[in-house]
Amino acid sequence: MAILFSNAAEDMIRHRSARVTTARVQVLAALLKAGRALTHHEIESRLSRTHAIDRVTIYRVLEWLTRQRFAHKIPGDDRVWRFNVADEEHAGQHAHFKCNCCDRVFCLKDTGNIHSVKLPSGYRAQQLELTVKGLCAECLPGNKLHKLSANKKPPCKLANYPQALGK
Amino acid sequence: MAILFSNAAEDMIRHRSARVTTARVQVLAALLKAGRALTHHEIESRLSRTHAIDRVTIYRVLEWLTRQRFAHKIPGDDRVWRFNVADEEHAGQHAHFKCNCCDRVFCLKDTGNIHSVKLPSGYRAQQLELTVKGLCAECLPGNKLHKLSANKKPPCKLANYPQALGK
DNA sequence: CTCTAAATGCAATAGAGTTGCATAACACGG
DNA sequence: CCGTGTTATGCAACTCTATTGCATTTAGAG
Repeated sequence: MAILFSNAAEDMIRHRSARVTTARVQVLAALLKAGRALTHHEIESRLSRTHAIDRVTIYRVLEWLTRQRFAHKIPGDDRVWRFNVADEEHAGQHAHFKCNCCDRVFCLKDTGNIHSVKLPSGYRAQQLELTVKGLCAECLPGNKLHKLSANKKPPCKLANYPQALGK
Repeated sequence: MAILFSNAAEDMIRHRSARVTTARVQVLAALLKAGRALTHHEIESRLSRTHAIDRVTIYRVLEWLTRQRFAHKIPGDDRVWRFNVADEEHAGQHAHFKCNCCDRVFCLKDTGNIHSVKLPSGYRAQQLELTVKGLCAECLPGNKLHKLSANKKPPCKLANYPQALGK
């Protein structure tokens, strides 16, 4: 299972004819496996079980992956970068969903036409960043997925604010 | 001139029947006068000329203004909060423009229908944050406004990258 | 196998933002 | 106009994410 992501990561890096190092492979594999945006901290703790890699190296690898367009960097409202595997088709137009409850960030595929925003004259748009905040399927009460599984961040910080959860 | 903004700020705070302090009045006045989103640092340096206020107090006043809905807090890609005078009509739907060159942030009025973004089933949207990045009227070359005026941040960090400026 | 450029690990640093606590001041009642 | 209690402020110390400098290690080409 996990080995498959490592292989995929290794291939991706090798095809870019870049140096294949364990740090690069493992960080990229972690992102591929996660399927959602991860913080530096999340990556570090995931790798610590099997391949302990220095904090700074992880920062540098993430920066490298971003420059190579293997990943993209998402600014958050908690001053923490999150990194997601880059999606070729949505280059320059990123839409993300951040759960107000568990803080996890997901990429949104169907972004609609957010290009409809009009700029004042003389302004030129180059990139778009859209963040939708709300409640994810696991945190929305009444949803059968509402049990948090292993790699989730408990407890729900909104648990004490029923109003915020729509009750 | 500046005194007008102070008066306006004072009125706004007094009408909320909250304690009118110089820190609150001056910070709010600075935001009103700026007409764009300011960082904590920008506010601090503006006030230092006339009314020196402690860093921490400014942080606390900004937090208070945000809670009172006098201002709203904009997350940036440089891990720095920016604060803008709150706009009643666009509550919960914020669109901002950030210049890649001078780093200034402006509120966008015409947000189009960015609600068109579709969420996966089981997800609930609560707030939207849209940031358009690009070049503002003063940084876009060929524009007659291209001379940076006094309160701008020189030099343009993109000056050495003609490609980024669209040349 | 050897060599060199590139990547890594460690320590120190930077910078935004936060917290604890003693002091100051706003506004209210007399 | 003056005392009084609640609230805001100033200062110092601290937290946390992220960055930088430098010596050491390593990937991969020859």
